[in-house]
Amino acid sequence: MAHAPAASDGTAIFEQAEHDHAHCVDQALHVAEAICTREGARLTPLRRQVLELVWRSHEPIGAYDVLARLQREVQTDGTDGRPAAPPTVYRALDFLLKHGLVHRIESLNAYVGCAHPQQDHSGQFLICQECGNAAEIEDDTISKAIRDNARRIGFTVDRVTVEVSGRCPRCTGAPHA
Amino acid sequence: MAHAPAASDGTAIFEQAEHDHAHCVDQALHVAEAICTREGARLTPLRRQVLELVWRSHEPIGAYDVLARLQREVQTDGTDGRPAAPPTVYRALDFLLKHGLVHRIESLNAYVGCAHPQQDHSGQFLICQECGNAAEIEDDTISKAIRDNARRIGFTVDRVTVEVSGRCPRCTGAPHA
DNA sequence: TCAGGTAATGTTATAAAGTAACGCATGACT
DNA sequence: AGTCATGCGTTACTTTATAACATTACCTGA
Repeated sequence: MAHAPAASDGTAIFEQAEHDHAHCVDQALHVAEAICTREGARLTPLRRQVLELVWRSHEPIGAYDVLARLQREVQTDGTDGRPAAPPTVYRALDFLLKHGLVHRIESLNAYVGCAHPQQDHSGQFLICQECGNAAEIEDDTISKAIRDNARRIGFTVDRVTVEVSGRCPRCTGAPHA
Repeated sequence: MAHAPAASDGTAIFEQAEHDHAHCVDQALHVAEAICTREGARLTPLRRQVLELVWRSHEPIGAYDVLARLQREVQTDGTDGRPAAPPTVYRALDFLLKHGLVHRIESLNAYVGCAHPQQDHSGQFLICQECGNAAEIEDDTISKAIRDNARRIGFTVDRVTVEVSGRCPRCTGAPHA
């Protein structure tokens, strides 16, 4: 599923509904730290917390949902609940987007943790309409086909959005090759 | 460009900035009539007018812009200016979307007339960040790559969104092969 | 031709998503 | 210590979209 350990061949992407997600989150946070350090960017407590909230969600999460959870974070951990307002969240998300730590799903107005933050890429997503999960794939054939087409026309590519809605194998019950 | 006569090889898509767009619009409306008749759908005056407004715009147009123009349509033609409210426009757009007469560009929250309403397809778009034009392409290699990937994972595809932002050849000044 | 249903549109109100603008705080560098 | 940039708080607002209900238009069979 969305945040299963990266499997770039796509095979097991929608498989483990019940994996240890906390572990994924931790790992993602560590990688994020590393990336920010490398890039001289500041992963502040707030940004870190937003990233964590995005990752914790099993499905793409909207900015206002992040906001709501951010405000509730008092009880849970030590972080005192923030008196956050929308700009707070949007700024954090913008930061995370800029550094490739999250992706935005345009067709859902929602955000997901990036599964391969190491590489520079625009995400490609398979989004299940039933369970809501979004699997990030990275298919070179798709990317290449798009780049080729653009080049033929003389179009300079900046950002590529590929979002496929449908049913994941778990939800169709269909076996997959 | 966006509404140039369909060129599915993509070649001349961004070429004619100053073509006779009125002609495109007319043609699109005729085709739309035909399609609706064939499908037993009612292309009411309102829907027709919304479709026309979308087509008249050289760039993807937002629902609220359509609304504004709809309200101004008094002076222009005989159609008395409608006291339209948002739902009016959104309903018309939904109808047009359902029948494949327009596409929605998710990354812009905007709509464009469909260049090949005959065929069933989700659109693929090259969107110029400078001039705002959106060229609809239909590249089988891209579609196929996406379908193949989905099939491999066992994912049932419903709708595919491909949106490429960048610079069109006119705006880069770059020649194209 | 008119009763009754269905589809389309009008109308009001509100929800959801996103941003502008300004000011304070923090901490990084001189 | 001073100052400068960055991050965040806060207020207010814009833009985009929809829910819910009223009304009208249109079609169909008695």
